Amino acid sequence: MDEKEIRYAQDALYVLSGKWRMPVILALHNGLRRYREIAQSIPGITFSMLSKELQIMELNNLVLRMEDPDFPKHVEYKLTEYCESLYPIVESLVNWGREHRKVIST
Amino acid sequence: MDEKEIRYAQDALYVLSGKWRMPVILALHNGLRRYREIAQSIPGITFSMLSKELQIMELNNLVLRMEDPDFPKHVEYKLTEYCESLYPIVESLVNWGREHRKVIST
DNA sequence: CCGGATCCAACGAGATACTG
DNA sequence: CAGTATCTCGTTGGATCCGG
Repeated sequence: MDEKEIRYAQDALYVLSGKWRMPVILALHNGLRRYREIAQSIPGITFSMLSKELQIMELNNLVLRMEDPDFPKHVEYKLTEYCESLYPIVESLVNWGREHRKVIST
Repeated sequence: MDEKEIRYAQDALYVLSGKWRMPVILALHNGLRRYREIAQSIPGITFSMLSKELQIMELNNLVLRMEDPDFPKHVEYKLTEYCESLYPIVESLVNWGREHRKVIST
């Protein structure tokens, strides 16, 4: 491991970090597509926060935004396949975090 | 994946995030043990920052601090085996981050 | 030599009000 | 319905000074 690889790791961490990143990914992963639906499924999030999250995620190719040209206010979001390439990492984070709770609580 | 698992993942992210966490882990991984050595191997870090990092990491059982009772100011640090359980995650972060650079730069 | 304490700056998060 | 703009605030990161 060298300094360049550290920067790669930090880039990846940046993509996953932040208070709402994981909850938004979960909501989309669970099949929610509409803005309002997504917001309501995440306790505590505001429209403002969700708006910012989706913009950043779109820039990072994690999310696809699709607006129906015939019904201009009908918008749907979905995770990209690229975002799904994160799942193995997320899973290993979950497993490590579960064990970590036990270690810290002792 | 549910909300509880998201919290586990966020706990794990918390352990790995922050500007200096990964560089410090790397320095220790590379065999550096003395406070001054570690600080000098990480460009840009201050003693103050390193001090805080090591304290937090010790609390999370990532680092072991050993003070020689005969030479009170001779202190050595090393990663715990527990910290090494993070390596698979770090490696997958590095690999994903490397690919991500290519995706974003296009 | 190995830090702790204190104070300041930068950034991310949130509340609120407003728009097409 | 689906957002955006702005402002405030708390947290994290950093500089500097001080002490065992």
